[in-house]
Amino acid sequence: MNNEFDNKLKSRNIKPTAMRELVLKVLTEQMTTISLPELEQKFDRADKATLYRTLKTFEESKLIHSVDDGSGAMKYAICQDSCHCNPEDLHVHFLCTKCKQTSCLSEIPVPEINLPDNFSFESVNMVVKGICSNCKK
Amino acid sequence: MNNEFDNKLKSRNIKPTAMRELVLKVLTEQMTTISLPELEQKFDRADKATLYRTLKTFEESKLIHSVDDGSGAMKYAICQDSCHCNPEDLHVHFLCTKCKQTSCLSEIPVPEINLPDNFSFESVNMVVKGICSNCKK
DNA sequence: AATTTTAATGCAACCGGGTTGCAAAGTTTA
DNA sequence: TAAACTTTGCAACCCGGTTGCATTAAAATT
Repeated sequence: MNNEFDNKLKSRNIKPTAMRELVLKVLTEQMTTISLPELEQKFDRADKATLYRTLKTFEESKLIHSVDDGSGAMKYAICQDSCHCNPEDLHVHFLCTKCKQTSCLSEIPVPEINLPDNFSFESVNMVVKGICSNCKK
Repeated sequence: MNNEFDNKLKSRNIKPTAMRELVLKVLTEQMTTISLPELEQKFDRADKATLYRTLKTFEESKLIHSVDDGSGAMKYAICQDSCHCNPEDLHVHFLCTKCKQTSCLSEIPVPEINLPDNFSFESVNMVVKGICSNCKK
């Protein structure tokens, strides 16, 4: 096989198996973030453990990033091409309390925080809750 | 019984049972946030469901607030007297990746975010990860 | 191409935090 | 004191996440 997904996987040194291409396809077409259980439902018959490990692999390779939106299930989203998952790539996430969708606000970087003396920064998770524009209509 | 905990509970219209006073005592003495499983361990024999419901009661009464620090377990901390859990009372939380303690950075308010058009704000969760000053020594 | 080596998959089982139903015990009210 | 209501303790369950292990598939080697 030789398509955009295949190439994207290869370029990150991930072996492009059929399963991985399918998962990458779903993640790419997904407008909002998606959880492992939700991902499972996208397939007629797919193993949770395999999907779980696929997501882990993708995350390690910085193909996707994860957000803990407090819903109980970790959410995953495709990283933008320019993303290296460095502090400066971190953006705010938004959880709509109506449609329950969590989306990347990719244009909104997480504000810098001046930590107290002798605290060092590693990363940050910022999730805003409210009503999204779709649900407001 | 008639002590500070008792009074605090009464002032929030929470019936001051023995269990609730003990839990409030633990939460008050606790320097960092605490999870339900951790709270359970503070007692020789206490029922998880009771503690769970106690925390829920306290949270509804805004005696405590909860933080999802991504560790898998929700963390709870006493609210400051001045806190009404309004947006302006929200502060940043810090999870130390070394000692695994999550603490309130009560002095650091969560920065305001300019949401995209037609998004409305309800609340926000912001957790910074890094090394705390204690572990830095 | 056949064999060996390595990696990915599928299945089952498990873990841990959270949550609920329900009966027993404890409180409050009449 | 009796009736009404609340809290507690126990058990069971749910669900997301995670791991061990045998099977299958892919890659490397001969």
